[in-house]
Amino acid sequence: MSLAHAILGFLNYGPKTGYDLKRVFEASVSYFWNARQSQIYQTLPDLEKRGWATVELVRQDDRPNRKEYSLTDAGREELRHWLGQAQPNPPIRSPFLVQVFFSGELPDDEVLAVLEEKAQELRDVLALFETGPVSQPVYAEHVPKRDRFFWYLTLDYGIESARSSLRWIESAIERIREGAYERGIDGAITEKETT
Amino acid sequence: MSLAHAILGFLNYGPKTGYDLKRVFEASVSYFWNARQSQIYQTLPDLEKRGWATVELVRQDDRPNRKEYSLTDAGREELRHWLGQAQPNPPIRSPFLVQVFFSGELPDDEVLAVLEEKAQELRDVLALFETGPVSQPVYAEHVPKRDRFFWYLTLDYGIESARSSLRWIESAIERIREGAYERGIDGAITEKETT
DNA sequence: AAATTCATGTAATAAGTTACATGATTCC
DNA sequence: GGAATCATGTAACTTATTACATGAATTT
Repeated sequence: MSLAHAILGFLNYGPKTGYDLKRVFEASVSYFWNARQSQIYQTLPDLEKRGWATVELVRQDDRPNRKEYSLTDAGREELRHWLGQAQPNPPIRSPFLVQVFFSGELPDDEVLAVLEEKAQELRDVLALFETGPVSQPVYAEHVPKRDRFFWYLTLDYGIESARSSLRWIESAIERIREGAYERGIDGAITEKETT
Repeated sequence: MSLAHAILGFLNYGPKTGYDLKRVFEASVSYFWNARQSQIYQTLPDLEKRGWATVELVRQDDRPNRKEYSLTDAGREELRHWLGQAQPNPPIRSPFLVQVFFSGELPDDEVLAVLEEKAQELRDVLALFETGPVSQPVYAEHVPKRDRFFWYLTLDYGIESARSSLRWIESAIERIREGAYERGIDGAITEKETT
């Protein structure tokens, strides 16, 4: 259950409500971890039960009351422990790759349409990464330089992996247009690095 | 529910039992889609209910009886329809990137240990891709060249994305060793392509 | 007047994991 | 003798999604 740990990570920057957390997820880690509002609200009482956070009701007159969750020492310890252990990779599930895998069943034009659509998606994602809110994170102030460094590392990962996927799709499209599959598997395999 | 569609894709190469399917998943698409035995057995009756497959009991004396599922015309049609539509991206959930994101909380040596472990994992995956069973798929014979082309395309994707991730991790390790985070965010960002 | 923001939650369902259960044959 | 292969399934649980429900204040 790493959603709980992601929440601990954010609470470490200061007390937050379920509502705050939802916004903060969206503004920062949403491209590699996002959570539904309902899931966040379901997880918060659990953090309290485990002793990782405490709740405080903050009364407001003009707006709905807030329930602020704060990280406890036990919570911070749990976070550090979790961060220090390489997390196992969850099984990847890519419907898109399943689709490509079985695309022998489709005529060229239909496969190409799907690939073009995916390529465009990736270009849009890249444009967002380079200009959008993710590249100018303002969702927390007075954050140490070192913390920001790691934030940007993940952004960098997102950019690099999107670029890599796009290169792959574009080359796949080209190979299909050339009719590479008629020449056997060689047409599908990228040359190995000649080192 | 794309597990159902992945199964349809395999049934399209001939009738299979739950047991066959489990092996075939492992030997081919496991690095981008894998399913537990229990999940496959839970899904199969559903395919039948939807009219996408039929079952036939094959009695065996020396071994347990087999329940062979065959694709129906409706099933093939469903498969083609699914293949022709670009599938929406499921939300990515990467505990590893969450971990990196919050790694400001950890001292250098602990972060580096986690990154090194992940780098080694990627090197192992790459070695497997290049020599292992995935690169010599024998799990189906008499498969058209064009089908194999798409199989190899997905393998190629796996190799390229593993290489891309490894490059990223190695450069991250280097930047941390150099103390790049002291110089602000510039140390974390890959130079933009100078075009 | 309508939409958005702020703020909380619950219920039903779907998808996936873990663990259990059985039993013959064949390979080491 | 023990492990692996062949072959089926079910039950309990966890995780995540979809959809519903409420309501004041502010912005368009």
